[in-house]
Amino acid sequence: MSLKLFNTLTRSKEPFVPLKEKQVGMYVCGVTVYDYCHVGHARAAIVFDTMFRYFQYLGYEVNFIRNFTDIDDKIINRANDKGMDWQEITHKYTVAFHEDMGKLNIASPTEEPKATDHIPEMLSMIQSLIDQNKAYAIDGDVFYSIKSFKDYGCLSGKNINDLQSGARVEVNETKRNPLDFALWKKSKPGEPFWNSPWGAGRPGWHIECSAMSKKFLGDTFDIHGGGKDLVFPHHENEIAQSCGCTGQQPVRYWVHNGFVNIDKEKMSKSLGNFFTIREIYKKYHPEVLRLFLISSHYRSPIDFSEKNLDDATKVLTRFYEGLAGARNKTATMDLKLVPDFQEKIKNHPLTKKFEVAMNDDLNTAVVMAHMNEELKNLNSAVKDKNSANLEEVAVATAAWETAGRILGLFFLTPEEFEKELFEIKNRDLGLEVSKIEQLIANRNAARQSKNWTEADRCRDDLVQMGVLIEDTPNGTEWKLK
RNA sequence: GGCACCGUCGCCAAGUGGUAAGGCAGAGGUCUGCAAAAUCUCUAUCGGCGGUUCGAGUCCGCCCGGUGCCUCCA
Repeated sequence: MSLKLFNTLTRSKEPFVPLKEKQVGMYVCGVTVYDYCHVGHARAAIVFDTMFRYFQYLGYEVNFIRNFTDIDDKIINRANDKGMDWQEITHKYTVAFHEDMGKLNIASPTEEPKATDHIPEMLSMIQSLIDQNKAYAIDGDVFYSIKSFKDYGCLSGKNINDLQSGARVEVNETKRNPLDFALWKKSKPGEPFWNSPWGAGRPGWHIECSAMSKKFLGDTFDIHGGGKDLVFPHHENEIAQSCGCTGQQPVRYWVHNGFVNIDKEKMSKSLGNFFTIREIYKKYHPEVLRLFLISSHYRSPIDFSEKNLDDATKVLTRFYEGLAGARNKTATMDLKLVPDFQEKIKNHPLTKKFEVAMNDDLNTAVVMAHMNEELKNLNSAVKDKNSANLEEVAVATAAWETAGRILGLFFLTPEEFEKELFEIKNRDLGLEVSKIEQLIANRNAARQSKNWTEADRCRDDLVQMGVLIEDTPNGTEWKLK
């Protein structure tokens, strides 16, 4: 039983066998830093963050590279529109990226290289392609000649003839073949540029990933990831460049995540139907967004809607409440004194189910199902007055928490989560805690004197305000609806 | 036009060819002064029609419906 991953290159699930034992090299396409990230970016980040965490859990040493594209037409255009320096733009949105992703519990990759820090590496790769007659320079531009690469189209399943007959291929008179793509672009006056053997210019989009992955991971590495929309042309072109340069297939497993849709349509800038991550944070807790995005398989399209986020909020609230109860139950225990604690976690049925699901192409949706079922057991055990099974509860709790953490959940304490969730929900309601607590005190006073009519009236008032209350052995607790 | 993918309970969502996980919503029970929470029980034959097979949601064909890629895009 070992990890299987769906490889876009072969269109099948394959057992994952690393190039070097117990080590993984993975490169994931990051973002172009010219705007705030939207939910689609969040999904890609979460998918590969989860993969990263799971590899570490399996005991691999992971070299995880995620780049920033910090030079590109969109950046230059944005800078011109805003009257800002292009580097101010890239800096601003790089900072925003870290902020937004940080709240999603996205762990830091091993390296986060920037394209502009690797111009020399790109130049040498381009030169090598020219030397091998696989690229040609014309008037300051350099293009890759796709005719030089017989396998062009192998990743996306396209053939060159079909592509050429398509009406949407860009017209550019200077290219020998309409499908040839830019490795180096001559800069126009006023645009940022770097000097090169072919004149002042800037790199084409695709070459940065080839150059940086080669630098950090070598000519051939294990995994290259990104959104499905990068399969063609970006990753196709990367293969052509890297393979052309080194003669090696650069990547063993190509992994692509599906889109985030809105009303069945792809969320995208051009359609204008996107939500930025920070917009979502105004109404939903970041961890809710994460849970929502892992509740379906990473390759399936996922429909983004408030209803789905509301459902995810309910699930996560229940998870944290269950966690609070379970931790509370074993609070007096010193877990270090439990014999073979780690071993017991490892052998817990939930851990086994978790691994089976994750090994099947990272099936986080199935993991969620198992966690929901295990939560029932946990809740029952917590309620059970018999304390003989305390150790069992501690082990089950730890197993459950461990699984959740690999999916990027439970990075807050239940108390912190409750507090943050309240603040988010209260943004619209604007309720005062003191007022709520006063009403609850009134109700409890009425209950003391068995004045049920008055007690119920207080509760109705609270419900009207959007406050739900629960009478527990520890007193009356409340939360927002 | 070319190439892919998808269509499972009211909604969301899993499903190596052997008679459908889980969540939300809904119904009923336990608990509770009543509630809430928790817990228990219940609710689908898988877009349609054929075929292969002892057996198909799961493979093949056709049809209907939807999406994506072929241009920048996670």
